[in-house]
Amino acid sequence: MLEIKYIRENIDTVKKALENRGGKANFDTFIDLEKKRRALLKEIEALRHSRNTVSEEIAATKRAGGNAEKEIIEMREVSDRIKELDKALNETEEGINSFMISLPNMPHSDVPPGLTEEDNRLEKQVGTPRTFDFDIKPHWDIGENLGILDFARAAKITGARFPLYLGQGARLERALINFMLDIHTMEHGFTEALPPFIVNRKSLTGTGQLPKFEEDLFKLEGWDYFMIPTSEVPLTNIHSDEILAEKDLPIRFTAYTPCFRSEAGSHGRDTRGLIRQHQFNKVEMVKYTTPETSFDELESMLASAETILKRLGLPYQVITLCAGDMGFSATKTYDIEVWMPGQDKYREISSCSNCGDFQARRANIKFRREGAKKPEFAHTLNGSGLAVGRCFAAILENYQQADGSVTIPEALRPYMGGAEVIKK
RNA sequence: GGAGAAAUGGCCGAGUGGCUGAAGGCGCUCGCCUGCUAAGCGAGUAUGGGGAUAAAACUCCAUCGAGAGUUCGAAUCUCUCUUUCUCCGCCA
Repeated sequence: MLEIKYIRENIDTVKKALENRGGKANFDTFIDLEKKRRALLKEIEALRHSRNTVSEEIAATKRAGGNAEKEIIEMREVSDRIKELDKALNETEEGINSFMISLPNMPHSDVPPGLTEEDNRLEKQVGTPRTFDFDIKPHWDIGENLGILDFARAAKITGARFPLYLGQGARLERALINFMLDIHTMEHGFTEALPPFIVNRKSLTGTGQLPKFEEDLFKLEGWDYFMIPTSEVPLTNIHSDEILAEKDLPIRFTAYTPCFRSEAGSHGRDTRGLIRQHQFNKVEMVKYTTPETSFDELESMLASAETILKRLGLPYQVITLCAGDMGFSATKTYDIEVWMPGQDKYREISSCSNCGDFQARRANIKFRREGAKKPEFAHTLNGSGLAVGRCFAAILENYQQADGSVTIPEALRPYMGGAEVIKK
């Protein structure tokens, strides 16, 4: 959410920023509502003031044993009038709020303009894709041949786009989770969390998934609860409605959770394999920072995610998303794309975003500077560290052997009971 | 699931219709005092919004879990919801 005063005073900047990311909104209605709100507020406050003062007089009169009938009748009318105006004010504020809450964040000045992924900016490529002297396979074939992935049975249990890992496959997924969590907690200063996998509407509104993207979520029948699409939601809401101390910042959380997405509108895309599932595992990083450190923290979050890929020996590239390709809440986003030889391209495996104070305003996350009276909005960041299923897929494809086996990256072997290879 | 109790400021806790944005205590901040990691004394210490201002000072409105109601007036009375606690039942 943007600041109401800021929108009012910088309407053209806001409009332009919105257009840059391909959105539009009716600002004229908003301006009218805003004017109306302040007019109503002024009138209501004046009436309340007179009610407060006269009520005190009535109390004094009564205490002295006098008669205040005239004032009481007068105030009865005032109260009725306040009630009417209050109703109008509530409606106005609802209009303003639903407008404000539907506006995406403004892109940072460093973000390249553009509406499609064509306009994303390549920052760097790390590692050299391996050359194969045999016919390489996509990860779903490798996994199914090894008996460690079984999409057919998963479809039987639930339906399409659900994974079933078996044997060394299940173990590899678990190993990756532990490997990532260990690095982030022991080397990068993150506190591990294990949050709820189901969250309420307020939390999803705080991080920006709601109200606009409800169709992307799995909702629980009979409850106003949703399966989390990412642990960004519970982690960023840990400190919602709180005022943090400056000395406690930055606060860094990491968590493993499964994530659940309806993938509405992506029919026919990535229909095979682990790339696009309704349920997938992810290790997430979330930070709460001061405004002046958030972009540095974004760099270090990116580095934290890169560490995982480097240790696993997976080639990748980093891109800065253009304005139109960023998520709703982000002001700047880096995507990390891992090399997938089976598909002969780089695929997203992590997305690290600085949300500035956008989520903090929605979720009411503040901090107080040492000695300062007024609290300020904190900045929040989130990033994958990494998407576990996609990492699993990348390992299968990058470490496949001619005989159909998969070499386990060295860094992962302690987490695999010392195993060096997955074979039939 | 059944029965009961509760929700007040950073924390503890008083307050059952007006003089209570809220006693008292603790904590914290600043100052004073004190020859010693203490005690004492004084002052300050919620959040949001409107107005005012160069910015402040200042001023007004709202907030005692949330929402609705009664009343001239609600922390206090009524209703609904949420959460917590106790007992019973069930359960990984």
